[in-house]
Amino acid sequence: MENKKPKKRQLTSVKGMRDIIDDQYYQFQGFFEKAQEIALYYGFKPIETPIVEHEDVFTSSIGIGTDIIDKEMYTLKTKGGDHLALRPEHTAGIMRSYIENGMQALPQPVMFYSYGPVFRHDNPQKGRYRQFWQFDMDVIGSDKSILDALVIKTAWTILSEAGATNLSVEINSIGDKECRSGYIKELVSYYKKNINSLPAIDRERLKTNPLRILDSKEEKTIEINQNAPETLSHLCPSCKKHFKEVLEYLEETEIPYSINKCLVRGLSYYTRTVIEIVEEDKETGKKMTMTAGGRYDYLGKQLGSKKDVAAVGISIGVDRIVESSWFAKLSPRIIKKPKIYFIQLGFDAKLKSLNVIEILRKGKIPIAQSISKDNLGAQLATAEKLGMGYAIIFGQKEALEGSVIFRDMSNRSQETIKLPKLLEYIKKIT
RNA sequence: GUGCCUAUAGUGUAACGGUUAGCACUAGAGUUUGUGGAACUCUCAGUCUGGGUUCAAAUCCCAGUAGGCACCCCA
Repeated sequence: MENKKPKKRQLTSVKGMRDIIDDQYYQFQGFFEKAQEIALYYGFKPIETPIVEHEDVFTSSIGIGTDIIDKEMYTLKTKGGDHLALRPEHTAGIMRSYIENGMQALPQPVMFYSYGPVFRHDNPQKGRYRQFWQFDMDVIGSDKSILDALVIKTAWTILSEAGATNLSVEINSIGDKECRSGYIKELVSYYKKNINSLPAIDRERLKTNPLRILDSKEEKTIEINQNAPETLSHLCPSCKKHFKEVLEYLEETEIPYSINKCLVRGLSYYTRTVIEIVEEDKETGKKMTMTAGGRYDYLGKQLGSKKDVAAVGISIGVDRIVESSWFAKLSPRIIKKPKIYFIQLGFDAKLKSLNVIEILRKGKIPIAQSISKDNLGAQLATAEKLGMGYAIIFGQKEALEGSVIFRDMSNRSQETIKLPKLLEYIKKIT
């Protein structure tokens, strides 16, 4: 083996992907725990689908012609020749699982929550990464309007419990196959009438995805959109009824909503209800979308179900929440922050120190330590630096007689405790 | 994919195109015989990568890469 390395290259994480360490990790876990708990109360059950799926699962559901598929999906070809993709969202995989596992046979609807990393190959910026985390909820197997409201309410509750205080729901309906095609025709002809004042970028969209012109940020287009035909006034009677019911449920739960006539979704599987929950920053007034979702009654069939499978779902962007100034810093329940610092001194003590730590572990007493050090002063100084309330000092003498010194860092008082009495003593003191 | 800004030890910073790239913190080792935020000594460690201009580049130019911000899009 020739070692002809010209220069060693610094290995780094992949662009847009990052390490999540210590406190930040706990914040993610804390959020997930809280979100799960709330989802369980509302009747959701857990599901975890693979991070990698056949590429078709996403191309046939999210839709070719959307940016997510055309530009942002991580695809790979295996040595066996399979075309796979890292999931860019949770919903398609969950629907695939529903169909594959014959969940139509279960009492409907089935309600799932799922969380974990998803991947999109996009340029990173604030609150946006190539690997990011979503908490996702889906209600599959029913088209009842109360389920739209349920999903919104659950997501709303999760965001509130995570510390958000300026939330609002933006909602719209984009109709179903009965009414949508007629509406789109009318919309397209409206834009064609105004084609001369339409910015180039939106002329392009007219060909690929005319609905998206509605939420264009071009000034000219916003002006034109003032008089564009509205999706709501073109809904067929059943869609209209469905939408009206959803709003009634929201009113009853006292969730403030506003109808956003220009709200459309980038994914092509959506039907009827589309939703975003936004948080407005108190200082800057900037609105940040924390959560988005909607109804997707045709997705099941696109993924190979023989019958239509009505469903509604919502995804919460966790990275943005955890990074927000208002985030409640939920910490996971399993984590106990150590209050006691373990100090050992001398060879015999060092030998036995792992046994003492194990006694404490069995008694569910978390500790911090630096057993690699020898010097008492240095260890005490570290305990002080870490803000520990107590120290256990285990020295030569203590090792011989099977005891420890228990020291209160605040007033420097200390007491010698026999090892068998230690747990009892600590529980009394702390 | 596009545009603008940025890049010096682990972190924060300094160096008119001209000595051996300086300082602080952090980290590690040690000293003070088993009791506190300390002191002292020592050590590790840097100009993102690749080209170019120049007698001379951390410094100027180009490209790449990464980061930030915005756009596209989206959570």
